[in-house]
Amino acid sequence: MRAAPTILHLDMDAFYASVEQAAKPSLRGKAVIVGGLGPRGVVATASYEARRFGVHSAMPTAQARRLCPNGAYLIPRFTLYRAVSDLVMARLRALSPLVEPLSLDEAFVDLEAGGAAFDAAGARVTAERLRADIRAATGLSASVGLAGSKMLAKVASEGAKPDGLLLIEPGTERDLLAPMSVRTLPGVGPATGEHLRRAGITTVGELADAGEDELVRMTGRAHGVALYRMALGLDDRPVVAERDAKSVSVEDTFDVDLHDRVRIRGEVQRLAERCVGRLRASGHSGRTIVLKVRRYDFSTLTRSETLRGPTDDPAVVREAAARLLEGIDTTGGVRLLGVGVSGLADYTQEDLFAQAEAEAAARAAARAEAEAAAGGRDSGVPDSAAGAGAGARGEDGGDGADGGAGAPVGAQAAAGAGVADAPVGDPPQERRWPAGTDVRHEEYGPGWVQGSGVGRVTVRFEQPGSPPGRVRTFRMDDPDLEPSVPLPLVGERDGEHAERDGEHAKEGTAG
DNA sequence: TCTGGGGTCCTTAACCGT
DNA sequence: TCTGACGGTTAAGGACCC
Repeated sequence: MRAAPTILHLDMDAFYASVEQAAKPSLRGKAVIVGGLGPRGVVATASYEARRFGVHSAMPTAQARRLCPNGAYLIPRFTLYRAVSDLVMARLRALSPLVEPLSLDEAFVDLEAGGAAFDAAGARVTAERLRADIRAATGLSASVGLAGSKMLAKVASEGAKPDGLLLIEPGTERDLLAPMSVRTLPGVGPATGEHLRRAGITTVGELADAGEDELVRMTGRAHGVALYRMALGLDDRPVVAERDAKSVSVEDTFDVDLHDRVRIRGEVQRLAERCVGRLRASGHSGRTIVLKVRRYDFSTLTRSETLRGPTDDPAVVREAAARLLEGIDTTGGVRLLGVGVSGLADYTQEDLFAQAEAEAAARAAARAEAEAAAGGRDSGVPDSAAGAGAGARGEDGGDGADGGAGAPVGAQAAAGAGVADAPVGDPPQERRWPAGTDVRHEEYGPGWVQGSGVGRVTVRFEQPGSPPGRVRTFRMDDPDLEPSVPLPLVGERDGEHAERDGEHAKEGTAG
């Protein structure tokens, strides 16, 4: 019994970079790199033009700049990507109720469940129409894989890129997979790949020949079984529409390692606040607080603490995070800090009151107990620390705040600011203009920041529907220049029909 | 100028209770 | 009462994904 190829995997091509190219006409056909622009940034997405220089995602931005010095380097604008993603996902949901988003730019769709296709021919027609639809609604190209299972559909869309469609006919999958690298299988990353390679296994065919027992022995129970099944092309995981979040976390990598313990504590408090903000926004509370510390040498520690019940009280999370930090040695410096909450529960108002009370009571009890037991237990607490001469070298400026990814431009500003002991009396605020920021000029209209430095900011005046625009330079404090919100990729005029009803627009522009 | 940020899942070990 | 098997929970770390 073999399944019809009605599982669809959709993958938007070089998504973030393509959105930026659509939004900024002068970048079309050019190398565009979206990612962190700070000294420790990495590439999130590179346009196909940039990939030709060897630039790829997860590569340090500094290295990308060496390979592709003339590329356009932009910070990610998640609000815009999410808006575009919503348009795409809406198209998918019009095909079937069973849509499983994997990220902003990827999703599985069970076409059969939605009655959108029951066989290979139908699936092809539906998929081509979908691609045309997405292009009409967003101006972007998508690649689609069709197969009888999720795993194969994903392999197919990978093979279809860019801007293509690939259907794996039932019955051909084993032969198709056999010569492929083990790394093409989802779940086989650098570590497992290397592990297998040392055992002489580099292709999927060799994986299948190794046998289940051998793979389990090499990679562990769960992984081994899954690997063996995938190697045979077997995968019966269903497409699941809603999956609830299991954890919420925030983390920051600092441009310069943090040494000052006071500063570190302060950052942890900030992160805890941000984390709770997210937690609440998602309508959850959580029971386990996790602190993450990446040290100067990239070694990563996590410490966690499970409360008696779920909370979404910032004070509770802050205190837990602070306690966890006290158990960690940060001498040598810290490059990243993170705070997370897991063990999520649905948020309800009553719970919160009860929870806050219970928590307060528990803390009071714990304190009382500790006091009673005074002197006893742990001698290990290094509350000395002072010896390190923290005061000596005043943590030179440094600051992080590379304009935190999703935040609306400008909202940030205050964040880093600090000379170590800044007594919170804000310094005169300087506007920041990270590359890629949307702006509007009183006289010249909408544009985007191409670059800034030494008191100047360079803006290119163009927008999604326009021809490539002109560049002008202004003083950073030019009052006529202000940050603005992203404009829709497909303008009201030519896009509204595609936006409102799900009707497929005619132009294919099939390339 | 080495190596982001937000997740998921798995493994191992310790510990607790039955 | 001691011992062992076993399951559940917690904690820590790692691999992987986009």
